[in-house]
Amino acid sequence: MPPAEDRAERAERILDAAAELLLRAGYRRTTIEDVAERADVGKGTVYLHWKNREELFLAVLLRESVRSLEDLVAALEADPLAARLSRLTEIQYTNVLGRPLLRAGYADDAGTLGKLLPKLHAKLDPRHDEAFVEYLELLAANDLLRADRPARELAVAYQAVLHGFLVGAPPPEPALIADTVAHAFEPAAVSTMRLRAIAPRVGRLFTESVALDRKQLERAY
Amino acid sequence: MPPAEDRAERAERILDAAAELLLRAGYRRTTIEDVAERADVGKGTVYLHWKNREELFLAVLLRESVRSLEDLVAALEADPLAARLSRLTEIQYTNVLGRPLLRAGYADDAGTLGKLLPKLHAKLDPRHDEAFVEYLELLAANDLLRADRPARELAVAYQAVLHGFLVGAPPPEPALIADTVAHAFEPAAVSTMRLRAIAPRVGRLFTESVALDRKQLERAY
DNA sequence: GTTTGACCAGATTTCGTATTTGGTCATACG
DNA sequence: CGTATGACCAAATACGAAATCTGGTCAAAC
Repeated sequence: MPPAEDRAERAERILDAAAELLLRAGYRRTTIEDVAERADVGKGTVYLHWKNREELFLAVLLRESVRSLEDLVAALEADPLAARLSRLTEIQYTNVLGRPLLRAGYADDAGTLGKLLPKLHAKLDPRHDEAFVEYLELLAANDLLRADRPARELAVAYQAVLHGFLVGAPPPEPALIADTVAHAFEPAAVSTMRLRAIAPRVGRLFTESVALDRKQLERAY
Repeated sequence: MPPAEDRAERAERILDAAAELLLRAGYRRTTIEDVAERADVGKGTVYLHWKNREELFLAVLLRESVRSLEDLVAALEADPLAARLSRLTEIQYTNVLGRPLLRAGYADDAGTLGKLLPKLHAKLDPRHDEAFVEYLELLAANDLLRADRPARELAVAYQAVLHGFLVGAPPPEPALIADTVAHAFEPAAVSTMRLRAIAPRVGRLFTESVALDRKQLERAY
């Protein structure tokens, strides 16, 4: 009934409910009716926003991913030195560890996400990977990354490192991955000046990457 | 009936059969009878060697692990420079990738190993981890490892990196992990002389570590 | 003394039934 | 009229009892 404005609010409420239940009971055991009840809407209303169950829960994860990248961009604006690979990694690592749903996604926690996992990766990876490689190339062009290997190759190694740290139980300290990444992928000397110079562009890069995701989310609103 | 000599041979045959079936059908679907038939012995005979199903299959993995470490020690004897962390990692990484059962173990392939996985880690990790930390400390004492962090901490980071590479699909090139490890954990300059000096001790270290495993295996022979 | 396979209790699978649930849409409502 | 809803249905899932299989033992065979 309330016009466009409250529609988004309702969508958020449904996503909140879905997120809460997803985390507590897992994908397999969370029904649309549970979600609808918790969000205080009828079951049919959920389908006014998403075309099926899978899309709804993917939206939950997409929103979480968007939020985490928004945090990252904010950190980047607050401190240009966060554009440095090791620092950015530490921020994002901490960020993901603090968001159980994302952590489940990265750590392949099938218990929580069940059959969502494959679909999720199919939906998110390609674009973010691309943006990440661009980021690495930007770093490389400014002597802020090892130059003796192509960025795309370093990206593969980097993903392996990140993944390895995220699945660790208990996850190692953020400082340890920052340190490891610094040594593994950064040149001996990192120019603070150049870092400051590229920080805005890095911020924009991630902002653009996240814009696509956000647009996809808003389709439901 | 044939005396002690052929007992070991029979045990090997049973382990061969179990390994083959484990790889083809997975732990859950491989029965003791299948194994016995394939090894051409009666079911009861299997229990003359191992006290239950789980022990049998753990022995399969233990043998595989022993073999891989034997390969490593051999490589170390053939080339002292293999004592270097990055080189040793490359060798062992390649080795593991070439042994599907170990690969399944490291990559937490529950489809193949099923409920064996937790038991396996409980059985193997502690000792090997200990030996590995000793190895790192030996490196550190000879300026062959970064000295700005305790070896035990570097070990955590190292395991994360190794794990990350092993679960990658497809697994990255061995050269890439060697390179990553070299930058992440080795000092800027690695002395070939010192490497040659410690290589025998490194070999001995791993030999001793594997001796315990082998002894445990021989109990069944 | 060694090996074996028949044997059995307990675990696992099967398969038909009962229940639940994703998704639709005619109706109610504002 | 346009929006929200929950009764409704087919399909999926959960359940449970019966049938089958399997780990482990041990008396008999060798």
